[in-house]
Amino acid sequence: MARPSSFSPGDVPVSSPTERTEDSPVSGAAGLSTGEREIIAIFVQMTQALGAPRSLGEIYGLLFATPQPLAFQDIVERLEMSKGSVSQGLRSLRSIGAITPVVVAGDRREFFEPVVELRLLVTSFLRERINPQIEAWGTRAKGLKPAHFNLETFSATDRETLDGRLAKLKTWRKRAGVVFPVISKLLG
Amino acid sequence: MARPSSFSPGDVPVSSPTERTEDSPVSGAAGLSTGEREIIAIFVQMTQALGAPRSLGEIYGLLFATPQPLAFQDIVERLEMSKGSVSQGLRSLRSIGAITPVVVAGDRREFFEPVVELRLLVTSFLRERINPQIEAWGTRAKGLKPAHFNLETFSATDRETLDGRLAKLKTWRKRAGVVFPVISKLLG
DNA sequence: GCATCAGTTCATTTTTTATTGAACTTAATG
DNA sequence: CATTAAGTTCAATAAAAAATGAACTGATGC
Repeated sequence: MARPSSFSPGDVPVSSPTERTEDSPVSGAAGLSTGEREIIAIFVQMTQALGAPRSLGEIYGLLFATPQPLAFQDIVERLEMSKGSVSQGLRSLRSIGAITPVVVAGDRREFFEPVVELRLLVTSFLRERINPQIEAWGTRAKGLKPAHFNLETFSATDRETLDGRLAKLKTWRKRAGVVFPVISKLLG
Repeated sequence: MARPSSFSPGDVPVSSPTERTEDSPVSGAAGLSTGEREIIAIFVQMTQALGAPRSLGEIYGLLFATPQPLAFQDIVERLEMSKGSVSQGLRSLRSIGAITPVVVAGDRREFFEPVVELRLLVTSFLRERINPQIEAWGTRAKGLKPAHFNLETFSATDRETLDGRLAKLKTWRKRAGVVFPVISKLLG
């Protein structure tokens, strides 16, 4: 019943946190406390809002709600999620800098801790996810020439409007470069 | 062949911008110029990155690429998109403040123009889409109590870690309130 | 008051995206 | 070196989202 595999790294004993029930309904998933479930729900809501798969929110939420670092297998069991999803979820979270691997001496497995500093989270998210988009976008915008439009159908005013818009499109990228560092600083 | 319905409001004549081909391959969609297609592609890429449906990007892109305001039916025809999608797309774009309706005297239809000021775009996006999320999130976080966790399984250190994290979760919302106005200001 | 135009709604279908699970590394262990 | 444990990969499936289109609403004009 109690998971035999470790839940916390090293030598921490702990009576399996899986077997309490009185303060939590424990409906769908595994034996999560109400607190754990609520934290997970918060992060699921966030990832959904960001257009990311809910599994990311669940994994990050569980890590956030758990003071001890967790190993791959712990996550699979507590969230009752497939190994495949957990594997991919952990990779994504790592790639956006939302979690950090923790090495535990004498344990083969890899453990994970959430990054809980808002500044770090946001900064690496901007760098890893948003910036590449903006770069790609800037490149495309740079290639735009009025000649690519059917200018013969344009009035003089139309032409001015178009020029103005193309110019705007090209400056947007620079602005991002100004704003991002400030955001990071403000969250520090 | 040439769409009979108006393309631009009022009295603007213009030889139908639908019938040129020499400078654009014109593959899948309607008779869009390369410039139009490229601008649309840029905005589609952006909306996808934001997790929004591509139809939003297409509609906004077309409006952005067109100096004259466009009416519902114009959009349906030029993008070869269903009325349903255009209707819902326009509603979403309006709700996030990305387009503005333009009234044309003597024309029953509603015309639309893109909002091209980055500051306005971002500000209303933050206000309409992000802020509500953050509010909801703050409310949930406020309800979290250590009592909702299985404290009996926690060491003293675990307990401190948890307290710290819950505290952090609760402050995140306030930080957003600080950062958002600054972003707006910086983009002005 | 009947027909048409302008647009919305929403059930259905299509498309996309996420999740699963079984087969497969790779590394440690006896 | 065979065995097991830890984790990854990826084709197949399930689930979610978006697009379609037909039926509808509500003006306008005739």
